[in-house]
Amino acid sequence: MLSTTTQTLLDAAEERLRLGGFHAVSFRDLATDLGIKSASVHYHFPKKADLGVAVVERYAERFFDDLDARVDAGEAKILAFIAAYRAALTEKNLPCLCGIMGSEVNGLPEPVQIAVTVFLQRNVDWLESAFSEAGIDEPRSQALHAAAALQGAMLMAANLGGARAFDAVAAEVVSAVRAKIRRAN
Amino acid sequence: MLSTTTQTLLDAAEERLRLGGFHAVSFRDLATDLGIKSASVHYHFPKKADLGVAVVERYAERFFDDLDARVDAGEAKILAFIAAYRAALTEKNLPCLCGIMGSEVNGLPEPVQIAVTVFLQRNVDWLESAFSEAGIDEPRSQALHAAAALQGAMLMAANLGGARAFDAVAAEVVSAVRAKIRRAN
DNA sequence: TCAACCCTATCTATTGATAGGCAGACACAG
DNA sequence: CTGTGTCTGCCTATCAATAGATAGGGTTGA
Repeated sequence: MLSTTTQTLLDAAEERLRLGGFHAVSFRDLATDLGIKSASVHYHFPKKADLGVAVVERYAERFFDDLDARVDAGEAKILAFIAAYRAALTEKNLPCLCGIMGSEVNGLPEPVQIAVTVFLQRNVDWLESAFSEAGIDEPRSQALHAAAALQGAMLMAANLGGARAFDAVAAEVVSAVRAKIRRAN
Repeated sequence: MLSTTTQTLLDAAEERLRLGGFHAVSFRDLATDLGIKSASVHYHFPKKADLGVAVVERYAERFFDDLDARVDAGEAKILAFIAAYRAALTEKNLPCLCGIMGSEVNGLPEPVQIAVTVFLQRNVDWLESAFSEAGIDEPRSQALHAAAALQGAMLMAANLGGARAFDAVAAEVVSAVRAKIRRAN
């Protein structure tokens, strides 16, 4: 079980990460956020890479838990996936953690890099399996497309029109999937 | 006219930027790349923000010049756009500068932030106008979708399957556009 | 002469990281 | 109940490395 401080630390780190990326997060800023000293942050996360990995893994877990819950609740898988992404964006009005970190992947400590790649890969795999179940042809391409479009949608949301931009893209993704389904029948 | 050193500096800065983002670029690294001292880099770009803006603006100019050339050569606009993105990616096997910087936009100096937003906005506008000319309905949404998908494709290319991943996404974008065209007729 | 270009030297801020200490909570032996 | 040891969580103090930035001086070529 994670201590309260550890969790609060992860919260603060995630927010700063999603705002400015990995290099924009400093132990001192986090310490200030919590009203403690930077040395105390090192107590919870010895190296910055440890912190990075922990944030990514918690984010991934939360995302897929939310996704599963939506599917269990009966949503169509692709719609559930889109909704989960939108929720991640809207929750704190911040872009996807792994979209951010995926962009700077070449500048990350290796363990963090791996955690990010794993998350993105898992997204694509999940979608591929969903499309495969739905009988759509070339599920891999379609999965890459959907994941890419939604990540890009977050980029657009952060830089241009906000959540509205995300929704416009999401609508097109749904439309593309429907077209694929029609063609498959 | 830009001096040789200035241009080489922009080259080095662009490469480092596209690898690790704005914060991963330092005056000292750039100086080392060119075999000069960091103080000399400040001679060409007094502040780091100046450098950032210059890199983005040169990148934008190059991109749209390339795009225009492709259109003049008779390529269909949407295909030309995709090809231009792919060329940007393949050229040095590096993701789009503005995809990277768009991700960390909240951590950038304001002038750089603006330059990035302008580039992304210009992309969407260009696509919207292209789709509009083609008689596609909801050209704005479609433009956002295409831009988002291609930016996302670069993210996937950088983190997962390389250029192949980009191509898979690009193919789906084309397919989505064709579906829209069919529906419009 | 003077402007372009690069240099040395230096400043201040910030960063990740470490060593070592201190207070409270808690368990356990006497 | 009491003393003892231990663990947790935070602290102070301090490094070395790296950052962006500036002042001022040398050199070269038009």
